[in-house]
Amino acid sequence: MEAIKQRYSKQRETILEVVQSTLVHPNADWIYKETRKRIPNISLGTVYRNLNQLVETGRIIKLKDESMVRYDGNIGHHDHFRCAVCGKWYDVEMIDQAIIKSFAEKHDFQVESFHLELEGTCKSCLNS
Amino acid sequence: MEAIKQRYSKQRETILEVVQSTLVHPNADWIYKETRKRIPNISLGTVYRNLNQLVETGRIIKLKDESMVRYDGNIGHHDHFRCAVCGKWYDVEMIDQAIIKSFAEKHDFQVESFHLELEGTCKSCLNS
DNA sequence: CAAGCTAATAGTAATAGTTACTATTAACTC
DNA sequence: GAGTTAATAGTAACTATTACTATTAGCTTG
Repeated sequence: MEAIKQRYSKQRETILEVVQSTLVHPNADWIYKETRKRIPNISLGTVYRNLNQLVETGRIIKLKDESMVRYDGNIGHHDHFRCAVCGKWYDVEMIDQAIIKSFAEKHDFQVESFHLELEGTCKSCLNS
Repeated sequence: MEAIKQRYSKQRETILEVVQSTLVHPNADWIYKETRKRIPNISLGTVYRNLNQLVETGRIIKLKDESMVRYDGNIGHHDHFRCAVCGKWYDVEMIDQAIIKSFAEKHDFQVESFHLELEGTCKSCLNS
């Protein structure tokens, strides 16, 4: 069980920058298209491979959308709200560690991570 | 915007019974195999179509696992704990309506549903 | 700082879960 | 019972993701 050697790669750093530069919670294809603006011949496989690595090393977060995976460059803890009308994902704050702690004590489960997802209608869709 | 006419079908009722009869939070393939024990020539497409309809009419719940969709026949509100070791999903109780209400008031979002997913190690995997 | 090792890449093929299509069957209406 | 059309079985197609392979390029070490 030794640490995986990880070399620097322009592709990986660019992908990370792309994910960190947006609030849209993009999927792999969006990230691919965006990264291609900077590295025109980057391969889609490279994008997927690096996104997985970035998740494994904790530099980005993985979200499950309807039929695909989305990514979030905001790795501080937060929850998500998905607007069912416009499909946008919002970062929100809601659950704190205290709630989780009391849960872990009640059950005999060891909680490593948790994710709250809310769905409904966002402010701007309510006003239109 | 009129209600969709929905005819009775043995296939759909059997699929519903299968989902309601288990706690394993099965995916489409499991449900297909299980339903085939009762209707040997049922088609996989029929299973998918009916699962989607059952979700739309609120008779079952849809969960997003790593790479596929899982279903839950328990439609009362509850949260989910996924064991990262054995992959099992557990129904748990944690969030109540009060937490959500205070959230909806803080932001100007209208919350229609929410889902808390915890991940970690379950009791039986901790003891082995 | 050049040689060697191998992680990472581009490009492509393959896979898995799911949806779409089509001719046929079977619930419901009158 | 005849007509209408939702639902079906079987199959093809689609989409997101992963696997494969020859080549490229970081990093290490002498």
